[in-house]
Amino acid sequence: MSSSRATLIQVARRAGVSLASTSRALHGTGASPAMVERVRAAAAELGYSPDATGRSLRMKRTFQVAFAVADIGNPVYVEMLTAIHEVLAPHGYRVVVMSTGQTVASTVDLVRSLGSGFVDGLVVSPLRTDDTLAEAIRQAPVPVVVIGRSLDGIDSVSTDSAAGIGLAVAHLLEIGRRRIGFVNGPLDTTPGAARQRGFDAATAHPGFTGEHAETERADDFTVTAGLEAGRRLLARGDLDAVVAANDLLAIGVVRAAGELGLTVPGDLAVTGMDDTEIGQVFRPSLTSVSLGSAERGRLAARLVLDRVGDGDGVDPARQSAVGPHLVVRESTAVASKEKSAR
Amino acid sequence: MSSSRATLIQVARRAGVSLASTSRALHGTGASPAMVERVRAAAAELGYSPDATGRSLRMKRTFQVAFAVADIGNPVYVEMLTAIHEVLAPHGYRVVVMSTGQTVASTVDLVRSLGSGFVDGLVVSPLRTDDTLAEAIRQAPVPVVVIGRSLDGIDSVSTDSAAGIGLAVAHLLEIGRRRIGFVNGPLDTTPGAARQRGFDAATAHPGFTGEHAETERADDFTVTAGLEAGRRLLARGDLDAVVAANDLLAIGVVRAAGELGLTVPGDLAVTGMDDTEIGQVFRPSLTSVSLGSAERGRLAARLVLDRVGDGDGVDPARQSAVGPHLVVRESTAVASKEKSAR
DNA sequence: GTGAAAGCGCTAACAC
DNA sequence: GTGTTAGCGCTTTCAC
Repeated sequence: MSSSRATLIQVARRAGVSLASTSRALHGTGASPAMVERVRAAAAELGYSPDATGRSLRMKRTFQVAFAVADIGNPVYVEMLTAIHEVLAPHGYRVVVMSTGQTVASTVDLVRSLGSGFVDGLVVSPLRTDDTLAEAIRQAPVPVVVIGRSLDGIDSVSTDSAAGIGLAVAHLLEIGRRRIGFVNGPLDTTPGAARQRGFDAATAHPGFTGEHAETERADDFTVTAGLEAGRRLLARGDLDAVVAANDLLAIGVVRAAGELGLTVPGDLAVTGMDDTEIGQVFRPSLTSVSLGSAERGRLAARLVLDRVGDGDGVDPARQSAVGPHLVVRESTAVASKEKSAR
Repeated sequence: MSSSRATLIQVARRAGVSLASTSRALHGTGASPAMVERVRAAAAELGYSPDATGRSLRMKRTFQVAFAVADIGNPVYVEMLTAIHEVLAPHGYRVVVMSTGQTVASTVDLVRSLGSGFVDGLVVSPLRTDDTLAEAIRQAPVPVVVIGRSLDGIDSVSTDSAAGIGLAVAHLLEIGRRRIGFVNGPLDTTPGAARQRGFDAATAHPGFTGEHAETERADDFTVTAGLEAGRRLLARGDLDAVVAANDLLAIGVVRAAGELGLTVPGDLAVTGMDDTEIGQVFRPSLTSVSLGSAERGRLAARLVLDRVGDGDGVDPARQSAVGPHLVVRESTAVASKEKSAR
């Protein structure tokens, strides 16, 4: 650390011109070349760099955007954060990481805290949503973009994870599996509810050529919870495939299968969701439904960027969506039970 | 979004008291109970929330701390970020995520940009360091804590990854391995250089009971680079163990071994470093040297918190350290070549 | 094209 | 204990 920094007024004095001219010269707005030259020199000599706080107070813009999720350690959210940062940084925006907490109430608090004006906008991906949260977001003093679920009058980036589960079920039927289990996470979360709908729809559909379908619910979207739920599910019935609601649960299911001496994909085919790196690296590598985490992050960042720019409140809410797609890997490979060494 | 927010002056008018009293009442500093009551009511009616920018300008504190790394997607940095956030948030500090870029020059730019005063402090974990960066950090207008390498006159949290590699080598010798390879990342990075030193020291040490030791260098600390380096290393010689400079490289090495029909740990024992979740989930689960990523994040956050609090520049630089420790898992299990199903 | 001056919202002297 | 006032650093009218 060192002595306190130079201010604009000092640069002005040093250059022997007015404060206003100094500001203009530094911004290149309506100043003569001579003036610009003079001010630049003075600024350089003093090692001047503009104060973000003074600027923010005057302009009523912080050049900051918040990204809030329940668990920033989750690979899906990390991908979103990275993508958001990549979009915003080149536009001069900083990214502030915040936590929604686990409950709707804490998420509402987070949204209300935007009233303190420390960011120009928010990208949030709430695990749980209700009317109070939707209303809080509509009343928020800065633009908010929701990743996860489209809500009336709110900018959002959604994906169809129900259809994604449908993709997984269809794939399993296609490779000849008939007795399909589903390991879901908590039903009171947005993704949990959607994925359950997807599984129920896919297996109740007239086109469902399977013989059996049943669900087991894990306490959380983690490997450990998936292992436990997988044990319960596999103990109950004679299945030849399991759809898991995300990659971590899928890994848990593969483990549970291993405990029973079942091979994957030989005895049991397993699919995940989110197409995470951890699923790609896992052996057997996971067939997974990509929900385009990075892409959703990018889109959300662009939406919020449009709003914070200037013309805000004019355009109606925009609902954006990213389609799911299946990535087939070893965990549902149709080949023989003997996995080739590649 | 809605109408613009209430200011302190409006609360003051509403309560029929002065601006100063309003501020004091809201902060609970030297105001009568009656005053507090009155002001609170007025604030509530107006839905007042204090403006962070005005506050920051006046107090010369932003209540923000930056965390900067080259790649926020790296699991190690994610753990640090999570830990830092957990320490700072309860103290009312927000965390701003920034990028150091890949080069020393871009990191220096980042440090210089702190002159804009948008954060009260910085926690940075640079991949590469030199004197210009060290000097820039010493001159920085806000407290900086470095995670990774201790530098003169700079607060830092380091770990001894060289000793960590020593732990891995010792473990391999202990389980009877004698011909040991090392897959390192780029040597011009702080971790790459340290880990090479560690391997060279461990294998040159008089206590080294092995017969052979050789190094192959990967282009990057990733799975793909590890796969390629692993292929080169295994093609060259007859090894019974490989030490990898991090978990991702280790996964690449296990893959390369698989391609050659080598079993892990039967034919080849493999160790990683960083003790990441991905290494724990991988099959075979990775024996890994933990460098306490979360703990380093926590310590760094506490250091920066001490500095931003108040008394700054008084205390000398503090060098803090977290010791490495080995976590043994399947990839070096001594048992038979047949891996038990648990 | 340049300068003078107002004022963003807040806290902290300083008087009373 | 309360009120008055200055001023943090900046951008932007407004006059010239």
